[in-house]
Order: sequence, then structure tokens, then C-alpha cells
Amino acid sequence: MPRPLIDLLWRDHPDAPAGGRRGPRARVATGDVVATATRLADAHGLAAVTIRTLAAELDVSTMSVYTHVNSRDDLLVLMADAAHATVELPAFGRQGWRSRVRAVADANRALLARHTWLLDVADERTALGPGTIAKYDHELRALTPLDLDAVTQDAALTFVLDFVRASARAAVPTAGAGELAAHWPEWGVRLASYLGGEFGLAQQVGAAAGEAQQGTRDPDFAWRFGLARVLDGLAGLAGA
Amino acid sequence: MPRPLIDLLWRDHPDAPAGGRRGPRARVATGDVVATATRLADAHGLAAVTIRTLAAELDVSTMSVYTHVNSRDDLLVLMADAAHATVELPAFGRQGWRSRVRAVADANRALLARHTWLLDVADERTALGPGTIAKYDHELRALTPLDLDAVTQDAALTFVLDFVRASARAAVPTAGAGELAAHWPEWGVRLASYLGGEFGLAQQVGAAAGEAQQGTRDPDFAWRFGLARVLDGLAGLAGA
DNA sequence: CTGTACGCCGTACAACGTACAGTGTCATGA
DNA sequence: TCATGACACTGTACGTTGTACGGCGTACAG
Repeated sequence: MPRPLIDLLWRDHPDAPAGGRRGPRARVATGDVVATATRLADAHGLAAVTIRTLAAELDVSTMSVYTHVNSRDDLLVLMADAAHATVELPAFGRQGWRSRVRAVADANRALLARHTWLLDVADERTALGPGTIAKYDHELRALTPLDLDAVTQDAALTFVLDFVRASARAAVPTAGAGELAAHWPEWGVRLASYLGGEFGLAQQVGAAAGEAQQGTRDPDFAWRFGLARVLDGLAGLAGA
Repeated sequence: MPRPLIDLLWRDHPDAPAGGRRGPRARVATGDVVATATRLADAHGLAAVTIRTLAAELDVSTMSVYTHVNSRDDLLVLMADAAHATVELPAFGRQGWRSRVRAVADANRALLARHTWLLDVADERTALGPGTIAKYDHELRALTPLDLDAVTQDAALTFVLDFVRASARAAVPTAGAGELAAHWPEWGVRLASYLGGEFGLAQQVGAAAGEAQQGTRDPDFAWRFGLARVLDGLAGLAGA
């Protein structure tokens, strides 16, 4: 059984337990497992990260993976923290809170675009990792100009990041999209007949929104719209 | 093989195909399957909704379930639409947009509190269901006082609902929470030693936020905070 | 009465995470 | 130097999941 998760998360820290030196040298390190799993997830989605394919990719036996990682759930935490550690954290300098928040939002949007699978990792233990904590610390600084108390500052950051996550999620084709597209010719007419004249507003707005979404015209309208709303929403805190 | 999903979604509509009258009478209807699955999901989470336990609950054989539902994925869509159909859609009357939006947010919060598993259903085909469409139509009306164009109106509603979803998700203990709590005595001190004096802001704010979250003091601070931000954010659209 | 559409069911398969019981290898304490 | 024991690694096996497939019996249409 490998070291506990907390030590695996901090495995690069000087104080991290190195583990005994006995026995054969490990052919792969925990970092390799995490990196390979991340590559798989980037390429084929989180569902493609199975212990078996991961082991094959690492050229070790299936069960060998458990030498470096306690469980698949732990692995996801390690992957998430490693991903968080990759985001750049440039000092904000003299920027005002608006451009700071904008920078944070953009960075997270890019992160989630690179690693869509992060949307499917919801494990509280991620908060224990060095990458996650460093990122959190940095992002809190985006809000210091607003001079909020601690609880409010945390809530404000959560508010921003939740928007980014939702926005990123909308950009991903969800389950059943293929089915829908495949049957749309039949189902579309069927649906129209069911609807008849009812729900006119929904039909009109839905059609317009759907058209705008897949048309090349302004692909990220929703992003700019939402981010503007977020900033306007936070603006009320500036004067308080 | 049962009827296609679109017809199952609209199975209560007068024009829905009734299916032939031959063969033995069905012991359960699609609606029963959906209702039972919903009960299971409410009580034990979506993971507890397996075809086998569902069949046992309905007192039929495992494979019989597939007579009434095409697949588990389809079932989730049916469950989601049925849940959407339960929300009340009271006319807004003379209310202004602020209280309308507030009502929509509250209704969705209550819905997600009743059926937490809705957070785990992300299937685009849900949008085809009568309950979902009726709900969408109603919620769009919350924004009509703002007099937005169709695309913006849809984006604004999405903005509100995404906030509610994120808020609801935060209220649910995520995976690994048990593990975390179990090992916290050891891991807490370990983490403190790893952190040392670094990331002071994160430590301070994180501690305050964590304390406030589990303290009885103001359990839904984040909700009120976020909703206020959302409303403030939308306010900018009123004057345009 | 007969054909057939339809509800129901038992068996079986592939894939998953992972527990368990090893086997072999190497640094170390005697 | 040698025995000890820690450690990386592996094969087998179990329980669980969704569901494809084929068969069986029922009750209505002709």
C-alpha cells in the first residue's frame, strides 16, 4: 500500500516522506502515473482513464498501478491538483480588481478548456493539494482591492469560479448529444407536432438561442455576457 | 423495444402513440418505472438507481425494465423531465423582474434540494421533454420586463440557473468527504507542516470560510451573497 | 382457430475497481 | 557474508454494472 494521499499530493515537497530504499527500484513513479492518466483523460475523456488501460500505457501490470496510487478516486485528486499546478500565477501588480478578476476568469477558462475532465472531478480532498492551494491563494489576491472580510472574499471567488465552470460545462457536448443529433430529423417534426402552438416564447427563444449557439456568429457570446454580469455583480461590493 | 424517447417523454400527450393492444397487459407502466427510480434516487442517490434494484423494487425481472425504458440513460432523461414537471409555475402578475428572478431562483433551489441527483443528469435530450419546456417557457417570462432580444434573454436565464446549480452543488457533500473527515486528525497537522508560513492568505481565508460554512452561523450566506450578485449583474440590462 | 404483436424473463458477456496471495529483488543489521 | 525483511510487481478472482439475445406465453386481430 502506497503512502497516504496527503503525502502523495505533496510528494515534491522537501519534507515529504521519501519511502524506504529497499527492494527493486520502481519502474514508474507516482508522477508518471498521474501524467499518463492526464494524457489519457485529455485525449479520450475521464471515462477512458481505467486502471487497466493506464497500466497498459505505463507498460506494467494492472495491479502495479496500485503500488503508486491508492485508488482510482485518489488518482483523480492527484490529477486535479497537478492540473491546478500548471496554471501560471502572475503577480497582479497595479491592476484594478476588474482586470484582476478578468484574468482569473480567463485563466480558469483556459484551464478547463485544456482539461475538460476537471469538470467531472468533484472531490473535496483536492483542496489539500499544493497546486490547488497555491492557485487559491493567488486568486484570492485578485479580490484584495475590494477589501472584503474573509468569508465574503471566499464567497466572491467561488462566485466567479462557479460561473467559469458552468460556462465551460456548457461548451462541452454532454451525454446524449449524439443520440439527439442522430434522431433529430424524426424527433424534430414529432416535437413540433406535440408542441403545436403552445409555449411560443420557449419555441422562439429556444430556436434563436440554438441557432446562435451553433452558428459561427459570435461563438462565445454567452461567455462575454456572463463575465460582464459577474463583474457588474461584484461592482456593488466596491463601494461598501 | 419500447417506443422512442421522444414519445416516452410525451407519453401523456393525447397525440402520443398508444402502442398496440395485443399481448398480455403490462404490469407496470413507464410512469411507474420513472417514479420508482426517482424515489430510489431521492433516497439513496443516483448511483443507487441500477436496473436490477429498480426491477426488484417494481417486482419484475431485471430485463423487464427494458420493456418500458430503452436504456438507463433514457431513464435519467425521463426522470429529469418528470422532476421538472413538478415545479409550480405561478403567473408573475405585476411583479418586477427582480422579484420574478428571485422566485425562479428559489424554485430551482427547492427543486434541486428535493432532487439532488438532478445535478448529475447532463443530457441534452432533456430539453425535448414537456416538463422541461414548460418550465423553460415560464422562466423566460421572468425576464420579459427587461425587454431583451431572444439570445440575450436565453443567456440571462442560463446565467441565473447556472448560479443556482453551482450553489446547490456546493451544498452537497462531494465524494471523498468521508475520507477527508476520517483522516483529518492526521492530515491536518501534516498539511500545516507542509504549508509552513506560505500561502498565508489562503490559510487565513480558507480557515474562516471553512469555519463559517460548518458553523450554525448563517448557513446560507453564500446563497444570499450570490443571488444578490446575480441580481446586481442583471440590473445593468434594465437601462439598456 | 390461427397468427402475431407484445410483455416478460434467464442466461450470458464484457468491462469495471480492487482484494488477496503470492514472487522476486535489493539495502540493510547481524 | 548471510539472513532478514521491506518493497515493486503480478495473476487470479470476486462482485457489480449495463444490456444483447433468444425463448416463452398471453391475448387480441384476422
